[in-house]
Amino acid sequence: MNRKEAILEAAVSLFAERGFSATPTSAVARTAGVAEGLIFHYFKNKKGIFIYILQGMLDTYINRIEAIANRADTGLEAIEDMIHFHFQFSEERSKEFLVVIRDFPFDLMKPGSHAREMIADRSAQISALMRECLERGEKDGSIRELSAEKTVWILRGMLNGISRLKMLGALPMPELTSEVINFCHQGLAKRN
Amino acid sequence: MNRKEAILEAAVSLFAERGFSATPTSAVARTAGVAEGLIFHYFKNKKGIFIYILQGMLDTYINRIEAIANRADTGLEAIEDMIHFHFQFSEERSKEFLVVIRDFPFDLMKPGSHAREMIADRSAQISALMRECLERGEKDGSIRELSAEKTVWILRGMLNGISRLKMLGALPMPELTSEVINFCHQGLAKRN
Amino acid sequence: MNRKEAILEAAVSLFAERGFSATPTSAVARTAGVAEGLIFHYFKNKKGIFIYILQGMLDTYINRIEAIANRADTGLEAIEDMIHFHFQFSEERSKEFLVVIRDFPFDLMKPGSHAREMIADRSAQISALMRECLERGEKDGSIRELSAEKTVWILRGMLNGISRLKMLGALPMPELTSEVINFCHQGLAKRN
Amino acid sequence: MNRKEAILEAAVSLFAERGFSATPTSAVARTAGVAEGLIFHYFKNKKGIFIYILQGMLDTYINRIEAIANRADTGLEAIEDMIHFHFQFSEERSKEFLVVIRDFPFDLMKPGSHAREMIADRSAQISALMRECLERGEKDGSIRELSAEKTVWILRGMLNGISRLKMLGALPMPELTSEVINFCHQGLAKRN
DNA sequence: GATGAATGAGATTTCATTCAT
DNA sequence: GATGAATGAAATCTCATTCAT
Repeated sequence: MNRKEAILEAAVSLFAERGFSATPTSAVARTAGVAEGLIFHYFKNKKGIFIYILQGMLDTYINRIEAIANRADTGLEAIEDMIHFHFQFSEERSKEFLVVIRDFPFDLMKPGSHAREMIADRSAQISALMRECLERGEKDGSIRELSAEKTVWILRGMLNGISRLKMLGALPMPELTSEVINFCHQGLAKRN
Repeated sequence: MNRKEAILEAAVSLFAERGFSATPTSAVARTAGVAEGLIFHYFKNKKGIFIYILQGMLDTYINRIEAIANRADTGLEAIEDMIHFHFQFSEERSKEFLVVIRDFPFDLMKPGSHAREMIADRSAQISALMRECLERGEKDGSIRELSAEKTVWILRGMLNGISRLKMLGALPMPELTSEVINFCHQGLAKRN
Repeated sequence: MNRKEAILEAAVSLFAERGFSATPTSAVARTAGVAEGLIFHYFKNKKGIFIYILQGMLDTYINRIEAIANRADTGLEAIEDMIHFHFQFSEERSKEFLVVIRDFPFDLMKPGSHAREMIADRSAQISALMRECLERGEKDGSIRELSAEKTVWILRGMLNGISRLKMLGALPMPELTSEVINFCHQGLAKRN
Repeated sequence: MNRKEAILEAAVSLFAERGFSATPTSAVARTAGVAEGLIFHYFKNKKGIFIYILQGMLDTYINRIEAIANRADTGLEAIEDMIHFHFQFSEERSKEFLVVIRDFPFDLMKPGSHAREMIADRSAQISALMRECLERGEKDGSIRELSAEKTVWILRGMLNGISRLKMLGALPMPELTSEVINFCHQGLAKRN
């Protein structure tokens, strides 16, 4: 494992455990076994670590839901598979997911920042993929007529919101996946 | 306006504008026109301001959805009215709402803290109210058979998640309310 | 002695000894016997200390040369007295003078800064006072015809330049005052 | 252009623009298109670049005023030509001149350092050349009786001081050369 | 000669909080 | 209740310099 990876691994663990802003860069360096300066050599900023993690997550997320969209037989099935994947992914990569969804520093979004563009770009890709599935579903008859554009945001808001409640420890039950899929199925499916 | 209110008003404005952790207590004091020490006299510490705002929001929220539940003719209608209220409330009190939903400092939830209990208590009340509506809907035939307990969290996750996307400026459209109500209607309603 | 003065005194001594940028604020605080934070409470910046010292020096300098101008019998005498005062002042307040003339951080002059305006204002006052003396000398016959505006800058450049060489330890002789006065007398006086 | 020259060129530009201490070696390397380590290979340390530039300037300066001294008909003329040259040189090589005169790091002069000796040596040469001209002027009747040793420092202080004010942007007029020559002519010339 | 990853000391600054008045 | 001077811990980040390759 090279040093950059060591820093990343240490950062994810510590951020997940104590929170992003409660973790000093000195702790990251110590845990990774490198000099503190090296963090800034590779990531420029403390925030740079966060952005790097975030970008990796988003890119993987996009690749995976793209594959799902291609594989599914109908638009509705694609959406349902995506929901399934979302929660599975949040388990698989729970530490990164926790960090990203809980500690997102909103000032990352300040206009003109490089990070904002990166995020906006990835977000647009996700929205586009989901939207295509919804429209495909409308055509193939699996999904009722609706505003695809708006529905995308309902779904994304729902998935993120539920994940957030989970990460914050608000949910009393361990699993909500099939219930969510069912709820969305009802919400989206075309009636005959 | 007394000094406590002045502090609160200044805090809400500044937190909304710059974020909770990016706003020093000195700025709050300056804006409120009081000495910095007075903040600690009234609120014990900085987080105390946040908790005070949060508690006020939650109590109002609970009162309002309780009234809605009582007024509605069916369980489904109650839920729909609650959704409507949620987004209306997020506009009405947009600054407080923004602060609470965006800047929630997750270490507020550390086990054993007073704040955690306060929040858990209010959260339980909200869940209970929504659950009652769902169960009432199952009985009055407006809502299909479902797990009320789980559905509560789906709804809450969705509302919070969508509001969060809105506050972060991710939503390209101004209004999603009726679409959300429609989506939930489809997701919850009983078919004949 | 109050704490602000203690900080100032410590700063002047240390800056004079080691140089402005080679003196950490921690050393200033330690020497002054106060908490490091107090420096920033009073002066906002490390540079704030420098500016405060500089402003004090400039204001005293202006007051003194104004008094000299009023007291002198002729324009030429006024200028000569000013030169005399300049070197005397650089001895009297040698530590502050050293700091100000040697360590002047040129980025203080970045356009739009508050410090730049303060300095420009004081500098204009000094120039105006010297210029009036030169013009008065032209009228009263003690000074030859010359460009008062340009001559001001020659004199100021000379005084500052010589002081600077002195502070940097370049001068092999202790005293240059009377030679400078003589040189300027020759350079300025009207011949009959 | 070889790499050493590339480093030098980049350094002069950046130092002139941002100041010596505000320019990191990394920026110099990047601008020069070389690896950062190479700077230390050629110049030993950051100050080494400054010293190299300074030495080049001083040596050229000395050669030129030596030629001027040899060419001039009288001592006074030599001094006047030197003044003329000084300001012309400060325009010709304005970037290096700016760097050297504005950013001179006074700790270069710490006792025993190699740089101090180099500078002291060059400074002595300049002083000697000017002194010879003054003494020659006294003999050839172009210059009044005066202390040549002290007058050298008055002239050097004046030239450096005026150049410094110019570089710092304090001078409101572009040209002072002929006024300075005239002033010095009056200050030095013998009366009949 | 040339690279650039790696170091690590150190500096400024911020800020919640306390407490004497 | 009200003030604001004073604290001091802590955190991010910079940067000259080294050295293995």
